[in-house]
Amino acid sequence: MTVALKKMDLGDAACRDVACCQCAAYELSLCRTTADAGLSTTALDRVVHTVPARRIVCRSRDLSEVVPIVCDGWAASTVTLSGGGKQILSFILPGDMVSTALLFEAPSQLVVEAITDVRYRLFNRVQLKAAVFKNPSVFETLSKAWIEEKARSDQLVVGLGRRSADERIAQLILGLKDRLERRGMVQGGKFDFPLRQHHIADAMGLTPVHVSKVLSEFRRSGLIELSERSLSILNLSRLEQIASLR
Amino acid sequence: MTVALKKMDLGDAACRDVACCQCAAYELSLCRTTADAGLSTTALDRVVHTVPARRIVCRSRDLSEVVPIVCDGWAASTVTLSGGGKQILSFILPGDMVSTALLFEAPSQLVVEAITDVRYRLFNRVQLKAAVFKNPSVFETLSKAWIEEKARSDQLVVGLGRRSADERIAQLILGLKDRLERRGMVQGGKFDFPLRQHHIADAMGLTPVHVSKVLSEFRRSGLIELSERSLSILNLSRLEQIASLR
DNA sequence: CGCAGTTTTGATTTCTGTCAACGTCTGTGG
DNA sequence: CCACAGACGTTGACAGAAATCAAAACTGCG
Repeated sequence: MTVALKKMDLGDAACRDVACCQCAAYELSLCRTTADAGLSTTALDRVVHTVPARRIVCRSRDLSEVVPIVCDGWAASTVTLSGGGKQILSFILPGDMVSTALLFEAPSQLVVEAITDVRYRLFNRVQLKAAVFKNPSVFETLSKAWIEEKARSDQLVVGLGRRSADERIAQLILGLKDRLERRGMVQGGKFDFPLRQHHIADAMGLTPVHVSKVLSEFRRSGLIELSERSLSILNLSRLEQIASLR
Repeated sequence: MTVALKKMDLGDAACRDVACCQCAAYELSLCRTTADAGLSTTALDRVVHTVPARRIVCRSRDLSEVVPIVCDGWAASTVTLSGGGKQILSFILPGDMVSTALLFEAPSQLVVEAITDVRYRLFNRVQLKAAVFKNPSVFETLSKAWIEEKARSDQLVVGLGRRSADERIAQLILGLKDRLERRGMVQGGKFDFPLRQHHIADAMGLTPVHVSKVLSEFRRSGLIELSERSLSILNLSRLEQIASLR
């Protein structure tokens, strides 16, 4: 159970609003800003949906009229190849929209999978889009999210194209730490880390077997401690060195 | 010299306008739409800049106030690693903006390199942004470009993460053919192909040596013909099969 | 011509994938 | 409470794809 959730143990209705606004505030602020724009009175976005870990949150075809934003939990947007291979395009943390591009068009081949139990809200796309176009602050917020999404995606490309397994995994860990830090979900280099090794593998273009070997090596050399779905960075500078070395 | 250029052998001023509007029309239409929005009277965007092949078009720090759009020629947006490695994030074809995200913020580490001689225009970012926000049709145009950019980027991630060298290269060829086709720059499966093997390598996360081997294999099996910077697809269905197989 | 940037080719190495076995943990149901 | 199944993680032997190293031929161009 994440830090964000603990803060939100209030009444039910309040909880939902706080959940939404608080998470969103970390990165996107879309809920709050849409609320300002008078949109949060719709039936759609008042409902918090839940999906248990390892199940599918939504597929591209569900996204023709609706945009999901995760309130709590981790998810991954994935593409599955005909041959059984899978690639994770991005991890979705609390407050994240699956992809800013969703505002305009449902992507062709995309499945969002829950990593932990996930709570999310659905927003009406047409309304959200209208709000973006009408309200400069929403527009600004959205474009920020877009830029960050783009930057992460570019970094992933560089990682997959030009970096070794060690470097990729070190970068992934540091990248997630960064994003969680901005949400206040890291304390003293330690944070919830619900990813299975196959998630890491699917995100970094590796096999679970090899991920296991790299993580073991990281542990053996005292870089990280990872157990019970919780990760501590023991030697930050060394890890950063590995992540960007070369 | 590209097909698009041939169409444009008119007077100088006319040429520039046609160049801009025509190229942009293929994918972005930004020139035309900004013209509609009364923006093309600025000093900035009347000038067509040129850069010879293999030289740098611009770096991220040049992009704080200005957004380049390529009128003619091929370029690549690249990231260079500390260790000398290089990754091409995308190829920029005539009519393309370097990246739609440029409208909002200059990326941190980015260099745009000319592959062929390149002609481009600079647009004032603030004005362009204002136009986007004010004019629904510009907005629509931009979001289309953004979605396509995102889709290509996602596909690249999948390719780098989960596909073999053959598959990647086949996909690259087909993807470029697609984009050129929409610009009317393909005739009977044949088109200008100014990429050096090291460009392919840097885009697909491979070494030039290995690219050479794969291309040789493609030629040997009668899939493509590639010489004098011109590529013919001889066996389209087979190539498509390789590109998406697995 | 000569030179710098390409492309090709072959030998060898390195990284990562594949296969397989085994151990752990968790939850489920008898 | 125990047996069991399924997901997950670890480890080792081996294979294969692509990188690296090196040398040589080709290309275009000043």
